[in-house]
Amino acid sequence: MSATAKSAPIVLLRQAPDARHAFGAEPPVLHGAGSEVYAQGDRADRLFRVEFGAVRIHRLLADGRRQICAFYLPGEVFGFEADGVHHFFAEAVSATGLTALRGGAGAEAAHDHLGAALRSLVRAQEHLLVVGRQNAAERIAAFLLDMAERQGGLEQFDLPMSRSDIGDYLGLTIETVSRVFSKLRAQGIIRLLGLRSVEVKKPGVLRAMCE
Amino acid sequence: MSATAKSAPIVLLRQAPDARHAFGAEPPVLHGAGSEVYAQGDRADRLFRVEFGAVRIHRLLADGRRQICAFYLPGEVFGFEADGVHHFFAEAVSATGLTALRGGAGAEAAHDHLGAALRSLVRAQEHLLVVGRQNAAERIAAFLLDMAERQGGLEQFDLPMSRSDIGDYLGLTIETVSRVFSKLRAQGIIRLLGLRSVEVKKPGVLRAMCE
DNA sequence: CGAACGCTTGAGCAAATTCAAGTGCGGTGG
DNA sequence: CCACCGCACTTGAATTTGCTCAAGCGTTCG
Repeated sequence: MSATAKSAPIVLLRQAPDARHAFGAEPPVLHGAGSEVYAQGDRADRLFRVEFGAVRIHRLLADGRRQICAFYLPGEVFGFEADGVHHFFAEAVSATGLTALRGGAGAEAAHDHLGAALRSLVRAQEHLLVVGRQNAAERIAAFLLDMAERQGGLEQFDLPMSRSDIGDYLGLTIETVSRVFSKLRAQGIIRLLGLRSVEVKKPGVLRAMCE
Repeated sequence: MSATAKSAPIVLLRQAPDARHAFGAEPPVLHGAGSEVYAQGDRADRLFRVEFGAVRIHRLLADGRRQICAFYLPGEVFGFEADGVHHFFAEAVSATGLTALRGGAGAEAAHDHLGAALRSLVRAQEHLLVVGRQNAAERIAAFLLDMAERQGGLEQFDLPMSRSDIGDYLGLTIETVSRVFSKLRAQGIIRLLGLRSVEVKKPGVLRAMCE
């Protein structure tokens, strides 16, 4: 679908900004926009924490249709899979720094692993409700609120991903995404401060849209 | 939406048929069709294994729209949640026997818990692809193949749930579900041996439909 | 300056939903 | 045993929503 430049990851020169996480730290790695973090079928032997940027987890159908199952934003952990093999693709949405966490054998590591996996599971199931049962406007509203909340809850925040990514996340075409954005803007519910930056003027209205 | 008789669970008189699972076994509990296993907001302090019957995990929107996130069939484990609180409802689809597994502190229990959670996560994400990017016929095809595979891979198997449940699982109306079933039957791809029993005559065609 | 890319907007169309009757099966009671 | 009732499912017709196709806009980059 969208052409993605696959560049090799580059080890960042600076060290990890901090070591809040419990298990073994490796140096953060920079992934350019569109570069692949792992592919479906790859061995899954470690987790990643997003330091900056964003990651998309997705899968393709034979004819090119794509579903993005999840976005991971700074501070969030991804990379777990059953069977020790990845069932999805992970790509950097924009220039992204990742810290690899060795999924070691320690009980503490396993506990962190479990917590992160459970959070992802709840998120995936809630997303299923949005995609399965909400209309286009409701999906966009839920998406904007989620993005705002995950970036500190401020009324103004970034959308690191393209309209195409948003569409593939919400099960919509980019035209529909664009039309809903335009309508929300026309109604004064949001303001677009550039293509990748939004200000929510009426969060209450957005919240009401999601029921 | 669908009226569900909420009956209190009844402890089965006979003992668990076996104790294959690693952690503490309690006696199996019978839940009548439609009865609630747990509600959104309940404390999540243990896992359940389905012994017979089936369970649906779902959530409702304010106006009654429902999304079933997952079905659990015999042998499968459910009940994990982040934060120690359930984010969804669990109900018996039909008369169902459940074994409660205490989610103890043991490393072995944690490991089993993690494995079950990861399988559910992969399943939820794959379901997201179906609901987000496939049309009605493709969704039903994927559903039938999944059900067949999880019941031993035979060409003939049961659908423990109603058309309404299937619709709410796949993000379709019951009318659309019914129409697709009729079309598949008319094309000789499946045969309906009663409302809740199916025979797949052309699994290859079904598989091709999912791409 | 021109090309390319991502986004927006419009018009027509197709798929699935909504609304509205039917149909058939299982269970109950006469 | 059979008739009736209720419920889940099926089928049809009209409507709506979002998609497809197509054109235009604005920014960025060579």
